[in-house]
Amino acid sequence: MIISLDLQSESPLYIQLRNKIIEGIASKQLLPGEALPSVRTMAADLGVNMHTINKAYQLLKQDGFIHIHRQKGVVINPDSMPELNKEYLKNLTESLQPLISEAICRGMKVEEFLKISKELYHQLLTGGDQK
Amino acid sequence: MIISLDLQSESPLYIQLRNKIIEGIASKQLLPGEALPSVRTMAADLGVNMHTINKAYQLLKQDGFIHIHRQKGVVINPDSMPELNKEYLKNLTESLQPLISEAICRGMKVEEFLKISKELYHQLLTGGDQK
DNA sequence: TTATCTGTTATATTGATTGTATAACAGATA
DNA sequence: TATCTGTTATACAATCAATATAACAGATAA
Repeated sequence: MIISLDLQSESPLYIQLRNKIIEGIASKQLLPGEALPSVRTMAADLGVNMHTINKAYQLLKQDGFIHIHRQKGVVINPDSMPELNKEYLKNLTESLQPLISEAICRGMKVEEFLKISKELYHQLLTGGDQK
Repeated sequence: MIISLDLQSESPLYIQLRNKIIEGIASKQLLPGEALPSVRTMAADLGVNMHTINKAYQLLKQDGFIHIHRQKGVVINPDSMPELNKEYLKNLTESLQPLISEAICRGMKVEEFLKISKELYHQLLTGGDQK
């Protein structure tokens, strides 16, 4: 899976990386049990510092998306994915709230918002069908 | 309209304020032409610095949500709201992408995601019907 | 006229976040 | 033994978030 970071983006590099990997899992470009590059390799590939990669990996580990073995390396969680628990749902709602509020202000109808979300959902599921 | 900020939140105060005002417009708690407190008054009300308020107002002005007259003060844009233009739609998509990706990973079906969005949309429209 | 209100601008300071740069460590493996 | 893992510790620079004062121009109300 090819990953690139946007150095011009306002969102931090380690957040971008976290999201790209989650996106990879969602689209099955990254499969359960699949190995990820070591922090040093990934850092070299992306042209950023090792600690930036480590920060992203720690976030993913904390939520249960990946497993980290001190010697074996990093793999996509082979057994399960994090749950749809209350904390996550609260977080999701709080993230959606400002997006939907602004959409309403700009005159977007609920059907239009749902259409965009639905299309995005299916698009992410297949991920453009790249390897 | 009552506004409160969360000092513990990871999102900046001026972003929180921006979002609260947009939420107020969406729910019609803030109406076109309605005046907002001056930067100093709002700062005193919320217990934060004047410049924090000013930063939020500048963002809102830049997008066209409010008008600022150097002497008259700040009012909700009486004539129109910002459009559903390409730039905004691109921005919306980029914001939704990581949320939907994570939802997919956690096993949320598209129907469930759309249901949450739809309910949130209508909930924000009425805003709990407070003044 | 004077005092007070508006947004605006400038400057300085503090603290946290982001990202980089090195270095070292323990354990497994080739 | 050399090399690879993740981990940890420091240090540093740049940026961001937020505060603290202060001053200004213009409008308005006393």
